[in-house]
Amino acid sequence: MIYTKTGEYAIRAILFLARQSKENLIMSSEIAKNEDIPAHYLAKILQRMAKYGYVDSFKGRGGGFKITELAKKSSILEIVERVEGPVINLKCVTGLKECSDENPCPLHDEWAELRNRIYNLISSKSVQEVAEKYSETLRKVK
Amino acid sequence: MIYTKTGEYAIRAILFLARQSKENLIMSSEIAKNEDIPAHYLAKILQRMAKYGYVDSFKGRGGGFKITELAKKSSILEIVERVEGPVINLKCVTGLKECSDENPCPLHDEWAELRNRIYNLISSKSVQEVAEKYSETLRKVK
DNA sequence: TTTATTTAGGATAAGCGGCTCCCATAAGTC
DNA sequence: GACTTATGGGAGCCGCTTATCCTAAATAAA
Repeated sequence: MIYTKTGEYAIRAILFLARQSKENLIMSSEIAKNEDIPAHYLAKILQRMAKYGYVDSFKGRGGGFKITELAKKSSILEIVERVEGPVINLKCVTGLKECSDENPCPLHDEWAELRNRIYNLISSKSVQEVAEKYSETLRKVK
Repeated sequence: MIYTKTGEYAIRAILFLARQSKENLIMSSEIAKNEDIPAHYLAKILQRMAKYGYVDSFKGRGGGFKITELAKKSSILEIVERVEGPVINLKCVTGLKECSDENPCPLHDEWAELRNRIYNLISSKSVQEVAEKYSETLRKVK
């Protein structure tokens, strides 16, 4: 995986929230159940996301989380990087010491291209776009 | 990184050995120094690679390691996978629960293509090919 | 208003695996 | 026998993951 479980959980949670009908509050435990994420760990991740403004949280009976406009506009990469720090390791696939743009190892250029495309894949689309596309797919299957 | 440090060290060591003139024994400590790898850890990795037949080891004064024909013919991926287990996590970038070929998430197809290309990049060329290409590059720079 | 309930917030600790180092041992060479 | 090098076990560290427990806040019910 390109990012760690923490990042994966964050994405799954935010995409889950993005698919909910507007203004609907979802409990942390409900997300955990639906997405198969350890409840306590998810609670922490949601906490962090609340701090960064990606979700709004409401306590008390009937409380829960909902996605913010900021998160909807953000890319998957942005959110993951805030939650777990830098994501894509920029070193070349061979890990060779001397490898750089001026002094490329045999796989350097090809790897650089792939790296950029991965980067693009997870940074060019907004969470909302991805979520909408995903909902469509789910609808078709049903 | 796609694989862990252990795998990276293994590759750097095997490519270092592949660049040596024939029948030349290299001590573990020498590889460690040249490639900036923790000496004791590298020793362990070399041990494992010796077991798998990727390097031959010789004890005593003048001893050390040399690459085997098997390793020369093997791909980077093969070696790394033996040393550290399965490498590329096949899950999709979003990590969505329901994502599969029949029921793809929005990024599934694009990610699958990239994943295949990465796979190809590190599995299609033999260690020897990569090492030779690398030696050329080094020669040009000097 | 008081109490109970429900929910998030936050600290802490345990588990695990990758990484690193140290030390004793075995197997060679001189 | 002395030395050199790989082998192998084991301890410790660190970061990611997970679970536990307590507190604070908000709401509902009385």
